[in-house]
Amino acid sequence: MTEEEYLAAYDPRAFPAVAVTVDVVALTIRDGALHVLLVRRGGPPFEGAWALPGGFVQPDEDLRAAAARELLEETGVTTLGRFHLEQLASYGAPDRDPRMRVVSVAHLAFAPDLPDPAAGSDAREAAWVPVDALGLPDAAGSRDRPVRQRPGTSRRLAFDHARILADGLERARGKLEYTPLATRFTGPEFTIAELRAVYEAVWGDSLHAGNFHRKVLSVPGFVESTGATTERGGTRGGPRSKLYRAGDARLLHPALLRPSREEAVR
Amino acid sequence: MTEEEYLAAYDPRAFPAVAVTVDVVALTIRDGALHVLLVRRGGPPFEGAWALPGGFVQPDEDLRAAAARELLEETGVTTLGRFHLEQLASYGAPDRDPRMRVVSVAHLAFAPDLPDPAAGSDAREAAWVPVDALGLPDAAGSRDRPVRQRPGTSRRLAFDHARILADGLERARGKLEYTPLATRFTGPEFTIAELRAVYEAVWGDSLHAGNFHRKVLSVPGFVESTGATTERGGTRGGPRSKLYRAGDARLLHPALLRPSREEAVR
DNA sequence: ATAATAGTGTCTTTGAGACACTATTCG
DNA sequence: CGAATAGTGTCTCAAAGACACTATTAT
Repeated sequence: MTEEEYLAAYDPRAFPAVAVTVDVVALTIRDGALHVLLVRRGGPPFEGAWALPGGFVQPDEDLRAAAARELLEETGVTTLGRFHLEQLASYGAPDRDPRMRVVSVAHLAFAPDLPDPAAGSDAREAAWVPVDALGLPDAAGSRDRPVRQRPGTSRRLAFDHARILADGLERARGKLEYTPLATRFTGPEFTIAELRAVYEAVWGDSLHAGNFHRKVLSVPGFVESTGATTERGGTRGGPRSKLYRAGDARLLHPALLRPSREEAVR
Repeated sequence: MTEEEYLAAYDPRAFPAVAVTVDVVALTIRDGALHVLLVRRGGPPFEGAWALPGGFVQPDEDLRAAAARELLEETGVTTLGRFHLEQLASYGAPDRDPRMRVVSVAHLAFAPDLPDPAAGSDAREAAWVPVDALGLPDAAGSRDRPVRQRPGTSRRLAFDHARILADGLERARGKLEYTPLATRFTGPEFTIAELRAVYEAVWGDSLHAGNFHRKVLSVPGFVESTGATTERGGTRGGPRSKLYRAGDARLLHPALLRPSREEAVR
């Protein structure tokens, strides 16, 4: 690339047509299982397949704003509220979209448990789908639970969205280790057991309740007590739990490390 | 309409004109100090300012391939060899380039100590510049050392490259904690002291030589002995060091954590 | 000789995890 | 009552870091 070519940039049409989109890996926890927000494709390519919500970045629209717009549109929520939204990575293999060159800037979102998205005006069907039902390669969470496929659900995600989802899951697992973002999956007040359920759903591993409890309370700024307790004990018995809200820590120190990842080291 | 008909009828120009570029934060260690590869801009905007090497993604070119091409062009090296190259993040603020909408997919590279880049055929001046000389906000490495500004060097990087560089530095600091990538800054064989110098340059902190030594050898797969030793001791005395090469670990377990980041937690 | 460095030994403190145990609440 | 759960106590082991020390080499 010579300087002259670079200066020719004044003419936007001098460059190969590239479309820039955002895609969102939005995760939530339902009934103790990790779910991802998907939309059913209404036209080719990959007609009828599930895909991550996403779309073109509009002129004068920031990448994050575009991702937030897509996320809110498909969830039917009006503001980001307690959502967590961060950039994940960009995907630009030349053949990833058969129509044209598309570079997608993927984002990762954590959402509290939400009602099912209403079928929007854009006629796109959106749904929270259990991650385990998608049969991802290397999905750590799919070891224990049996994979239940929803009727009419093709397991193959459109485009390279299976890879994007896998990358998002891995990022999410890591983020829970050293940030307090697990609290973004819960309501504003939560019990330690609810927080533990978040970790177990995302990591796909069961954790020792007692040690987890002590560990969470020992990390400065992770959670702070509200002073209140739940109205009732658990559905199968047990004392009422104390309630907590997110503290002011942005990083967990020391971190909550996932159980033995020895096998992932080499 | 069949899939083929649909694709044939598809008009790529229906989308807003966006240019996609790659920029590279290439880091190396020279004389114990962290350096970044920069190019001097030869025309407006930001004429005469330093910028990260980068350029447009070519048709049918993968994002990583584009970043590798830019990296090799400006370093004057022919193959990636022992370079480390990973995607960093994408930057797409609507006004980040005054000419048009540009989304840049930034990459992060670690390089061993290389000769100065020859002024290439493209007449762009490229140089390894000490990171401390750039006066970045929140540059952890700039606390101890005095900032020496090179003659004729504007400290302000072009576009949003200061932010990209800052993000790259933070990523690099974190990567050294839990991956063996520090070895990518050295030659194929290195001493523990050389490895420690890498950590000290990137983290901008001095480490305890004895504890570092024991820690590195205790992490499985981080380094493996070559059996050889250096020909001479250090320039100011001391015994000869044993030589090591990179081991087969992809993650360090347990990790080498940076000294007390308590202040960064809230 | 002096100073600097490579590498090792040892002690203290922190934290992770296993296990046990009590108190509370639901069915 | 019996089972499940919240929360705490305690013990063991791994690891981080401070400090000390020896051996080796350059000047």
